[in-house]
This record gives sequence, C-alpha cells and structure tokens, in this order.
Amino acid sequence: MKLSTKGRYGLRAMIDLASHMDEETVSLSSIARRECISESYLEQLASSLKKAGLVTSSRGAQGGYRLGRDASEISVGDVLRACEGSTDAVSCPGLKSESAGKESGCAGAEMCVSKYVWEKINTAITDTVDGIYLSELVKESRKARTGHPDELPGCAAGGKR
Amino acid sequence: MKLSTKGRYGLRAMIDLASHMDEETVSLSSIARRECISESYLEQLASSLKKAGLVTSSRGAQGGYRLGRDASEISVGDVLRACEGSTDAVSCPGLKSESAGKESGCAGAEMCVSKYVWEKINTAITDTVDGIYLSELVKESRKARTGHPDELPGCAAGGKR
DNA sequence: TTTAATCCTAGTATTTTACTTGGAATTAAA
DNA sequence: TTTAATTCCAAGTAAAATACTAGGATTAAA
Repeated sequence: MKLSTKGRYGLRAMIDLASHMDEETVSLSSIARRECISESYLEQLASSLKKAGLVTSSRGAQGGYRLGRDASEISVGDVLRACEGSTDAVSCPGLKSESAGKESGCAGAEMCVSKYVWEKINTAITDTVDGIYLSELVKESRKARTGHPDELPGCAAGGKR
Repeated sequence: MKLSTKGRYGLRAMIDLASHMDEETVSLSSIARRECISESYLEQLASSLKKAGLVTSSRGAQGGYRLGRDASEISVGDVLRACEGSTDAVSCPGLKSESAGKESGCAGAEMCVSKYVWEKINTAITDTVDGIYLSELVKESRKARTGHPDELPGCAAGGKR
C-alpha cells in the first residue's frame, strides 16, 4: 500500500512551484535541483501534471512552468491523481469509484464483503487528500523555513531513496 | 497506492475463516477453494497471520486453522498489517509512525512539508482499518448471502487477477 | 501405514518502478 | 543568425517487487 515516487515527487514539485509563483516562470531544472529529483524523471511528471491542467508551460529559453490555477484551488488529491492515475488503494469492478456497469469481475460480486472495506479505505484517502490544498502547504513550508532560516537542504542525504 | 494481493487475499481468507468458526478446524485447501486463491500462496499468508497471532493451527490429518481470538477483537488493520507489513501509504524517517530517532533521511526534514500530508493519509487509513472488525464483516456477509441464497461463486470469473 | 494436513525454503516468471537516453521543437537573448 | 536554454516526446533498461510455483519435511488422525 505504497505511494510511488511519482506521487511523492509530484507533490514536492508542485509545492516547490507554488512557492515560486512570484517568478515569471520556473524551470524544471531549478525544481529538480532544489528538490533533489532527477530532471528527466521530473519531465514525465510535468507532462502528466500539464495534461491534468495543473500547470501551464512556455517553451524556449527563459521558458518554464507556472501553476494552472491558484494554489488555493489545487488539492493534494488533484496532484496525486494526476501523477499516480488514481488514489485508490484497491480498485475492483463493483466499487463505486469504478462505475463500470455490472459486476464484470469478481466471482459473486455481492458476496464480496471486502468490497465494503476497500470502499471505506478509498473514501478515507480521497477525503483526506481532497481536503488539503497547495496554498496551505506553501504557508506551512514558509513557516517552517523562517523558523530555521539557516538550513539549506543539499541533496546528499535523501530525497532519492 | 495499491494494496497488494497479500492484503486482499489475506482479508478474504480471514473473513472466510471467521465465517466457519462453527467447525472444529478449517483447512487451507477449503479456504482456497471457496475463495479462489492458490493454496500454496495462501500458505505464506497463513504463516504471516500465525506469526501475528491472528490464527492458530493444528497439524496432521483433520488439522487446520482457527481464529486466534474472537472475530470481534480482530480488526481489518490487524489483518492488513500482518499480511502487508504496514498499512502506511508513505513511510519515511521523520514520520511519527517510524519512531526512528532524528531526521535520519530526507534532506531538511523539518522543511519537508509533504511529510505533513503523508501523516494525514496514513492516519486516515489507520483509523479506517482499525475501526472495522471481522465480526461485522461476517455479519454483513451472511446478510448478503441470505439475500441471494442461490448464487454460489465459482472461480472462473475473478478472484485471481 | 496411509493420508491429510501444516510447515518451510527456495526458485521463478511477470510486472512495475524508477529511472536514463537521445533526440526534436521552440524561443529568448547574444 | 547563431547559440543556449528550455519544453516536449518516445523508447529503452536495470533493479526491485509481486505473485506465484515446486518440492519436500513434519505431524497426527484414521
């Protein structure tokens, strides 16, 4: 039951981008550097985020990315879904989230009680991630940073895995 | 962010076992048959469940498994943790759930705002799975079954993947 | 002594993850 | 007009994780 690097890096990147909305554009290379994420890997995430409308881009020198809408209107759920495809911990036909008509899969769909559990887990996750917005995280981040203004990360220790 | 077959099969198996507590012992082969799970794969889950004290076993002919304690005292969380190791969607040093002292990993641990998000996701999941007990599921299952007493699963359609 | 079961260790095919590579296209600035 | 900085795109790939299978050894009831 793990969130992959896509979701984890994706959120970090979006928080970083949101924290630099004073700048005209933000290049992937700068995000990658600050967040200790491989730039070419970030490209893939950027592509997903763009498809989802969460960021816009301008090409060429001095180009880069901007948020697609205000940070207060982008939820963590939006980001994770864009990067991971879905935030469901279990997806099986017959669950509400998959509105694939009929019980197309599981043997004896209405007898599958665990379905009930998966549904609860999925809504718990969804409710949580849809209730947190980038704007809050940016605020939190600034607070933390001003508390320790001297500490500047550096990639060596972590970030990768 | 997917729950693996271990957790999914594990819970199904435990519900099945809990539904047959009138019998002396329940063999893996019978669970495997009813739940459409490979018996040899189930053995591995049974071993984890036993280590966690969620089931007890007796060897030899006529042997089999029983619940380690009452179904009302075994939560879905207990089962999932036994099978999957943890129910955390993200584990990184610095999170409460990992009480590994110091910020042993992430660059600039206190600046990592996403930590705050992972924590919320993890608690949401934990709270959910720790609040559902096998006894409820058995009851639900019986209700569903008596509603459609004629339907008997059969493995063909699903169960595997 | 046969048979039905748990128990145990290891192997393996497949899938997924986490990247990298090698460019092409676009645009601002020199 | 060239150069440099950037996004964009499609494939390839090594390593890890997943979802099993195989082959027994052990135990105990019938």
